[in-house]
Amino acid sequence: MNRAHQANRLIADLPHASRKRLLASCDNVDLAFGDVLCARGDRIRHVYFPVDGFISKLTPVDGRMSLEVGLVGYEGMLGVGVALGVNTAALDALVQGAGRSLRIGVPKFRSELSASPALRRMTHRYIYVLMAQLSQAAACLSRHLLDARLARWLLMTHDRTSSNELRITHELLAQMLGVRRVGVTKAAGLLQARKLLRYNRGDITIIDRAGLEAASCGCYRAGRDIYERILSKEA
Amino acid sequence: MNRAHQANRLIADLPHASRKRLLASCDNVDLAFGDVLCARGDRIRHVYFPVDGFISKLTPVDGRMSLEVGLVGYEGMLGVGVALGVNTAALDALVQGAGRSLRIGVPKFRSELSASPALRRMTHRYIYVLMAQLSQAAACLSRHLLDARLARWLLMTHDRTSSNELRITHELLAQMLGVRRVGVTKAAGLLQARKLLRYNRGDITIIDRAGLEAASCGCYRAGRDIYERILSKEA
DNA sequence: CGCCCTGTGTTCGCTTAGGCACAGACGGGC
DNA sequence: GCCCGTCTGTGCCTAAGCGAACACAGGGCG
Repeated sequence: MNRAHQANRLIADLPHASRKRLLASCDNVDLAFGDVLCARGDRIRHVYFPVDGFISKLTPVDGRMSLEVGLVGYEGMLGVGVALGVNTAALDALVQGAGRSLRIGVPKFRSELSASPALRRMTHRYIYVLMAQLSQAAACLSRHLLDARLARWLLMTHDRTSSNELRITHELLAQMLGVRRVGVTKAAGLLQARKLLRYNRGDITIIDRAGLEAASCGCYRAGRDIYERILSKEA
Repeated sequence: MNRAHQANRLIADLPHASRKRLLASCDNVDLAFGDVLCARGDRIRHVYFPVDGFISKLTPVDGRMSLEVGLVGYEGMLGVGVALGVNTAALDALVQGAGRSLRIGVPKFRSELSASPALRRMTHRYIYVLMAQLSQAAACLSRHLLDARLARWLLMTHDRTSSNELRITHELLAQMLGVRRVGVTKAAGLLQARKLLRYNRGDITIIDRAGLEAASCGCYRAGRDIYERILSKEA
């Protein structure tokens, strides 16, 4: 999983003809860290299939602060609303990891959907996975301790990058996890003390991935499992 | 909203022909309090369109306890996975309010879906709403205080019943909300002291609905709003 | 070189809620 | 009327996390 991603997995798993058609309609774009691809309520203009960038899906809480409820990388897509007939974004989408992405305009994506049963099937199954992961996230956010959630976040992010180094400050992590920076500092210090990672001014290096998995809550594995079960090529 | 519900709203909003076809394929069933319609991982056998019963969707947390992440009444349906091509339940479904429901077998529902663009459209839009509500629930569960969440739960339940009286004990509420019974007792005592409701051994009477709305977190209104925006007949 | 900005570490008091134990209170069955 | 099970209220302690404030460290840049 920790290779340099060369393609979006959802697209890669399409049958040849559908894939070719879809790719022909896609542009290559670069996602820059901090880009806001859309804000809640915006009209969706493009559907994204990240390759080696990744995107946080955030929901505002009480107007002000925001909280991450999903992460989209090479394994997913952004803009599923379009496939459900709703062109309005339900969440804010913020680029967390710079990198490449495929992108397709909404009308083209719609016509690809009509043309390709395989694409419809894939998109539908991905939506199912998203719903399962959202439920999981709800439980995780409310019941699991910060250390475990931090470990989970790092693992999910690690899965979506090609390196063991993540560039992210405690402050930003705190926003993602919906806690104070101090809380992150404490939790991160704990993980570092257990020799699972090392960090230095916004530079986090994962040392012991297996250890992190053990320290994270079951939600990490559960999320991966459901994805594989529903979306693996053979399913 | 507090009338005796005579029909499922999703079905009622279908155009005549689609509605008629769908209803012809549906059975009427009675949901009894405590029925488990399906457990996570089960094969889905029927899709439900409640009329005046309602159903909790629960996700297990760490194997043991469970936590409510959704509520389905006359305004919704249970079993959307089928429309996404996945016949496996993602959540536990538990009858919280006894009452009538329409029900349709999976193969029939699939063929209705193929036959009726209006049904597809409605189902897709409902799925979009569910995703938005799940995100909301995630934020709500992790950031809002128990009083507000309790108020929200009561309001949501009230919307789905035809009476001002709910039969539910603190113990059961605690399971839904994912907290201890004592916490519910305290929060409920607070709401009662503010003259928003009255309760007596498992019998909760809502006195001041507007007051409850004020006491609840914004998630209640947000959930209603997104439903109306996406699913109202005119949209 | 010294300054400032960013990122990190620490402290203090406070609130929410969990764990546990137990005390009252109501109501149905006998 | 009495018993007993269910439902509700209370008290005590602990843990996680918030808010605010402050201290320190490194690095870029004047």
